[in-house]
Amino acid sequence: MNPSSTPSLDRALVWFRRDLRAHDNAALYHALKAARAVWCVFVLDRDILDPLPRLDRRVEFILASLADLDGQLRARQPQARLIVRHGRAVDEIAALAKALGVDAVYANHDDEPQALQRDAAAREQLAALGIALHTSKDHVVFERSEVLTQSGTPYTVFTPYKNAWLKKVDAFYLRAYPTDKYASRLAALAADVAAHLPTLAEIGFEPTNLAALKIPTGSTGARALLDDFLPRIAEYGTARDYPAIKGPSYLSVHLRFGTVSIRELAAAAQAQRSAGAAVWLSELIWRDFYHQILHHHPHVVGHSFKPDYDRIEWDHGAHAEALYAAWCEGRTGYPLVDAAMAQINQTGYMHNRLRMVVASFLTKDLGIDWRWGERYFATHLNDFDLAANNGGWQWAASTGCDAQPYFRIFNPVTQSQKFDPQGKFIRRYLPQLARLPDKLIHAPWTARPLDLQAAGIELGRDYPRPVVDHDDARARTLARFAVVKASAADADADADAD
DNA sequence: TTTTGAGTTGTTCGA
DNA sequence: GTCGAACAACTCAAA
Repeated sequence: MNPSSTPSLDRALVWFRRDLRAHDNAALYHALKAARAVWCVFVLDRDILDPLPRLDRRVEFILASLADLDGQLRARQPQARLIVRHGRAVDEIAALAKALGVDAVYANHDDEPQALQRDAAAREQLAALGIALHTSKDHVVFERSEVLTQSGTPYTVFTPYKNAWLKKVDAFYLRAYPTDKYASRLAALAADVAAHLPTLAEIGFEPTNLAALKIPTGSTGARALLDDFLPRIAEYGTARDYPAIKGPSYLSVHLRFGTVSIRELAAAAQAQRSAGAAVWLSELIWRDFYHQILHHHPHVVGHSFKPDYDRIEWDHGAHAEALYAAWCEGRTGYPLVDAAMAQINQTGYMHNRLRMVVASFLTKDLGIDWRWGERYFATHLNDFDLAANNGGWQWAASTGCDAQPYFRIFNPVTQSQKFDPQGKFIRRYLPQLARLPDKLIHAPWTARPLDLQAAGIELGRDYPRPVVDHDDARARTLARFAVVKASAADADADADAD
């Protein structure tokens, strides 16, 4: 007999949040190992859902993934059910834990500020009932203070962080939690506990086009995407740069909701040993990096990582609002930017290079606060993750840790010529420009009247003229950042004077 | 403690 | 068309 198989607890509850899978799940494993009977619950949290617009692809993604998770649990133990509740998470968890008479609740870490508050409140309410809340790392390979510099401080520059990450990682950190080993402990529900998975309408949401987009959901969908990606991972390093090509894994939304295990992905990337796999692993390490940054520097929510950069005066007022609306709605007159915004608006996804292009455009061409763009992505991206989204926006705006230098300003036309040379991506999302020749599709305003006429386009009617001139905007941005530099120099001079 | 090397993804200019 | 340099110093991490 394996002594570790003797459970120390009678009953436990697993609280699923952003880890919607039954395999390789730390909290589920620890609960199954510890208790004789284990129940599983997900709470559709009203604190999160109620403020949302009634159309949100992510809510549908979650419901579909919950159905998948329920199926995964039943496949392991036919009487097992995923309990789904709709209410305030803390109250629902405490009530259910009490009703089931569990000794402990198990969950995985979520280091977003609001989630930490929620978990602290849950821990307190459960403690009042004499129930423990045990939490585990699951969402990242290394979290919090697991990767530190030699002097014991958190890294703020990616490359040395990555080197330390790679040095530390080994089979131990990437092994799967063998949840199947104790699957028989998944318990049936008593008759008075409902496991009902509500419909979209029952929680007050309207159907989106998620199903029409054929975005794979649940851990079953994630498995299909991974199987599709691994054969082309060697080409990822170059293919990922071209938005018209199927280069990425499209697993980001699954990493967001935990329908795939980060350990499995990192292990798969390491096993491949191709240049492309190394680049992809790097992207996974960026994800750990930004989660770790958020944990150590929670001020990045709402503020520049570098305080000096909070002195930047972004444009505001009616003109800025109008430019922002043009950006949101994809009518800036820069085809690659507009096509990218059409992609996010129509699908909830945007290609990574385009995220950089539109972020650079919003902050450096339109002079608009990166937080406006961050908020737009937060509400529109299916894969929205606070840590990565904030890190990405601050990188693009040059306000973040290890940010792009502020004078490195993307040229939306050059990016278009380089990464969508045949305008394939642009034509997919801006069919009104489809008949423009490849050479002109990146900057329609440079086309001769005859060329526009031949393509059936009248600027200002079928497609907007550019809302700003890139060269002018570039000069204004350099001036805007020069103010930061001056204020930083002043601060240094003040410090020297003291 | 001091020194040294290095830093995701780019653009523009001039030769 | 292609190439190298400048962009602007600054901070981090490690030796």
